[in-house]
Amino acid sequence: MFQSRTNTCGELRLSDVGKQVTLVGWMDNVREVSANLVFVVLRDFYGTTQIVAESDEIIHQIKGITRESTIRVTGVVRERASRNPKQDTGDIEVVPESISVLGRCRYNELPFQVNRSREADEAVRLKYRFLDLRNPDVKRNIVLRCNVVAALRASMIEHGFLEITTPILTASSPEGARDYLVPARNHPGKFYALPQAPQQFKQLLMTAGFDRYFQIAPCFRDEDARADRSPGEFYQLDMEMAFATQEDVFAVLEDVLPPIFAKYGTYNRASTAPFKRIPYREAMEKYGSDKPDLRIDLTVTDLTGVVAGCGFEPFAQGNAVKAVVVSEFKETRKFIDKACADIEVQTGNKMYWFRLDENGELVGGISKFLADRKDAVLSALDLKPGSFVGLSAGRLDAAQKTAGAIVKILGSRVPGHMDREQYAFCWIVDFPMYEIGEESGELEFCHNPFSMPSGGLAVLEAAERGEIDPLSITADQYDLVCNGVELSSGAVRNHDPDIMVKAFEMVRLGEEDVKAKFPAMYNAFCYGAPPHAGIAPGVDRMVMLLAGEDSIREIIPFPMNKNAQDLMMDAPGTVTQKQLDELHISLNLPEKE
RNA sequence: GGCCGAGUAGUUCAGUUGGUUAAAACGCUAGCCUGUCACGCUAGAGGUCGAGGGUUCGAGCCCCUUCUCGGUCGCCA
Repeated sequence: MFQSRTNTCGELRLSDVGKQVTLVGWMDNVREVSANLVFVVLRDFYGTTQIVAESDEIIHQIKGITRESTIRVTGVVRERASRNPKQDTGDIEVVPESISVLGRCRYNELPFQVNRSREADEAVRLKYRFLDLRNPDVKRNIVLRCNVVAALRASMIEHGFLEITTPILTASSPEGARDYLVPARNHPGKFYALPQAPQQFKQLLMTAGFDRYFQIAPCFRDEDARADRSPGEFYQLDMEMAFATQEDVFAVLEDVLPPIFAKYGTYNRASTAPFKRIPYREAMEKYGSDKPDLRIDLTVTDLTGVVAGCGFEPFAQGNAVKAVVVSEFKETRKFIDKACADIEVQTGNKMYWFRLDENGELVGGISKFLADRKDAVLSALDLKPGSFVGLSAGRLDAAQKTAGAIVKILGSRVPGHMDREQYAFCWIVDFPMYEIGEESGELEFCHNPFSMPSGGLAVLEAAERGEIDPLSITADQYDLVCNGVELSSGAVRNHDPDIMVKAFEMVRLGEEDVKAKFPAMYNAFCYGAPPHAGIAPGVDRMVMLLAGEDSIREIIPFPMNKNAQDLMMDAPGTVTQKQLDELHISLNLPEKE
C-alpha cells in the first residue's frame, strides 16, 4: 500500500534536522564509499536529497536495487558531516530506517545515462523520452514551456481577450499547406481536415460579435520538418481583434511579449514598445532578409552600378551586386574560406570578397577586378582600412538573400558586430499583395488572400484601370521577427465581400472562387462584419528562443522525429482491416522492390 | 524529391597508407575503500564495425547498392 511522502526531495534544510520524514523518488546515483558507508542520491521532480546508509541491512538492501527504480525512504534528517554548498539540500541528509521499492527498474543497463541523456542519439532519446525527461536539464525546458504558456494566457486575459476553443475536426482551411485528413465514418468518401490554423473560425468569431479572441491553438500541417519547425503539429498564440487596426494588434503584443521574454528568457533584455517597423522591401534591401536579426550591426549596400563593367564575370549580365562591409576584420584566410563554404551551402550562391588592409590597399579575393575604380568603391561603401567586404551577385532576390546570409554568418562570427544577449523584436510591414508567379508568369497572390489590400477597394480599382502597377499594391500584413526568427504573421483581414471579389478578380478569379475557398466566411461577411485584425505567434518558436535551444524538439514534451514519426508510440502505424472497412477505405500502396 | 553529414561495445566515440587479438572514457559485474557528492582504486564481462554485394592474399578503412538518423533546399505563416 503506497503511503504518501512527507516532503519532496528539494525541500529539506538545516531547520528540518531531527525530523522523521518519508521521501519518494528515483534512485539517481549510488556512491559506495566503503563497506559500511553508502550514499544514495534520491531524485524527484523537485530536486535531489542525499540518503546515507550505514547499517549492514540497509546497505545490503540498497545494493540490490537497480538505478532508476522508484523507492520510498523513511528516516531521520541529519546535518551532513561534510556539506555540499552546490546543492539546495546540501546541508542535510536522511538516515533511513526503512527503504521500500515502489517501482523496480528491470534493466541495469539503460539506453543512456539519465543525467547525460542530451549527449545520446536523438532517435534513442525520443524512443525513451520518459527516461530522457527524467534528466533535469531536459525537463527544465518543458517546465519553461508551461510557465511561458501560463504567462501568455494570463496576460492575454488581462488585456481583455477571451480564450475560445475551435474545432479540431473541421474542413480544410485555405492556407496552402497539405492537410491532415480524417475519414468520416458516417459519410463514406468524405473527410474532415485537422486545422492548419483556426483562421476561419476566429474571423467568424469576430463576425459573431466577440471583440477580442485568443487561443493557445494546436495547428496541423503535413509538411516537412526543419530544426526550428516540428513536422505535423505545433501551437500558436492565436488572436484576433474586432474593429482593430494594425497598430492595435502591435500594441497588444508589444505589451504582452517583452515582459515575458525578459522574465523567462536566457537573456533578460527585450525590445520595448514600439518595436521597429521595417517595410518588406527595405528589409530585403538593407538586411537581405524578411527576418533580420537586429542584434547584428551589419547591413547590405547596393554596388550594382559601381562594379558594372569591372570585368568580373558574375558581376556582368545585368546581375545585381550586393555588398556587406565588416569593419575591424582580423580573421584568417581559413575563417574566410569556411564562411564562403557555409554561405554557399546555405544559399546555393557564392560569396565573393576583398579586403581593404590597414595600409588602405585593396587586397585578396576579387580585389584585382576593382583596382581601376577603387575610389568609387571606397566612397560607395564608406570603407575604412581594416575592413572585409563580402559580396553577392545574381538576380535581385538571390543577391539579396545571399547578402542576408553573409550578414548573419559574419555578424555572428566576427567579434564586435553582434550584441547577443537580448531579444530584439521588429515588425516587417507592407508586404506585397501580388507577385508574378514563377510557373504561370502571371499575377498571383503573394501570401494569403484574406489580407486587406492597403487602400482597400480604391487601390484595386486604380490598378484595374491601369493607373498603378498591381505589383506595387501592398497588404496590411505583417510579420513579427525576433533575433532573426520569424515568430508570426498576421494581417488586417479583408472583411468586405466586394473587396474580396475584386482582389480575386486581379488574379483572374471571381466571386465563385471566393465562395469556394471561404464558403462560411464569405457568407458570414455578407451579414455585416466588423473590420478586424489578428496575428498568431508560434508558441514553440517563442519557447525555443527563450530556452536558447537550436532544436524545436528540445522544447516539445513528446516530439516527433524529422520524418514525422513518434518513435515512442510507434506512430504512424497500421490499422486493422475491420477499421479500414468501417471507414470504406481500401489501400492502394506503392509497389516495393 | 535534390544536396551535405553521420552510422564501430549499453552510451559517447578513436581507429594513421588496406595488414597481428578493433582502442579509450562513461555505464555494467565482482572485489577493496568510514564523509562521498561526476567519489576513488583493482580486475572482468561486453563487438554481425547499419545491411547487402564487389575489389584484394587480406576490408572498420577502397568501390557499388541499400537502410536509418540529422542538417539544408524544395515545401511550409
